[in-house]
Amino acid sequence: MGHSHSHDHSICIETAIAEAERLCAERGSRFTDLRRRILKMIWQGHKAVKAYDLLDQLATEGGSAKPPTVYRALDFLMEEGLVHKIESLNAYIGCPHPGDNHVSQFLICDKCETVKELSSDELTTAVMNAAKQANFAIRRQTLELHGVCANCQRNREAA
Amino acid sequence: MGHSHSHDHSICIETAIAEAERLCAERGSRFTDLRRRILKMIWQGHKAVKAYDLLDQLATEGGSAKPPTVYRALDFLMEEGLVHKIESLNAYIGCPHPGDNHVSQFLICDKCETVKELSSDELTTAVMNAAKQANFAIRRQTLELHGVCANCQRNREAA
DNA sequence: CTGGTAACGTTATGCAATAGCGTATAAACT
DNA sequence: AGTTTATACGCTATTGCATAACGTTACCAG
Repeated sequence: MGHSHSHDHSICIETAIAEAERLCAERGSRFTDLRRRILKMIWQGHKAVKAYDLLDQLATEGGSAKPPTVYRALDFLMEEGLVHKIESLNAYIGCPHPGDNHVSQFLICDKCETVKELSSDELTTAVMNAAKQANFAIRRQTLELHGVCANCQRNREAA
Repeated sequence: MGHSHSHDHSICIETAIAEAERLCAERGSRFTDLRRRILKMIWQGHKAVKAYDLLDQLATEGGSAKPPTVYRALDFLMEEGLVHKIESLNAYIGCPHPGDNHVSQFLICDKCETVKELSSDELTTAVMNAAKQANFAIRRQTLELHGVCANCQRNREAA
């Protein structure tokens, strides 16, 4: 039922928080309580989370957060490479391997909404070659592949 | 000296409109005056155009268009493959070769804002391979490369 | 000319993101 | 300790992007 990989997700969360802690300490960035809470919320699952959902969650937890609060935290987390923005969804996803210098490429299942971060050397190379051929100096790339993941293809009851 | 390729852009516009005319006729789709005007506006240059800029332009031309008017026209143009949306900019660009079945890959210059549509077989193949490897069935891809185009690199006076 | 369908207009609203400014707090220096 | 400085966070408000819901017009088919 419900979720696919069936793994102990609490480990994902813990790892992500621990890594964030470590990296921020290393860089002298301040991993405040708000930022930690928001990163945790984003890691509640492997789906991309919307800014206003974070707002609602914060509201539930008692506080009275306004949009700028959330967006500032997201900006911080993105600068530190701890989360990525999925442009085609206006939503945010935790980065599973922050610290590594890497580009962001995503497989986004339109059925279960799971977002998986890729690292395909072939794909990265192809991007670089395409840019090189046009003498184009890449600074940032948005590579988001939408479709149906392996799990949802198997469980095709849910049309 | 603003623009780069220095080409007779009126030809681009005319070609785009003519192609649109032809395709819609072929398909029995109605290429109305509004849709034509909006497609023309989008083709005013090789930059991506924002929905509300189109609104403003329509207002200037006398009419009193509201957002849905513009978005419906954009939806139509996208369905017909005449324009593409650049997700990372929330903006729209004319397709230089509608009719061809093709995926959309873009080089977006962050200096002059020119958007160039790519068709790199190597890149397309790499995308397909990456998906295949994950047993992922692609339906749609967003591939947007931001950086500095060849022209802007040459004219680096403008930091 | 009547009925249907698609296009367009109008009003209103919801979600996404930023502006601008004030306050609190932590670190860094005397 | 006390002062300075930088950063984080909060608030009010506004702008930008997009769609819902419904009414009206234009056009085509019978």
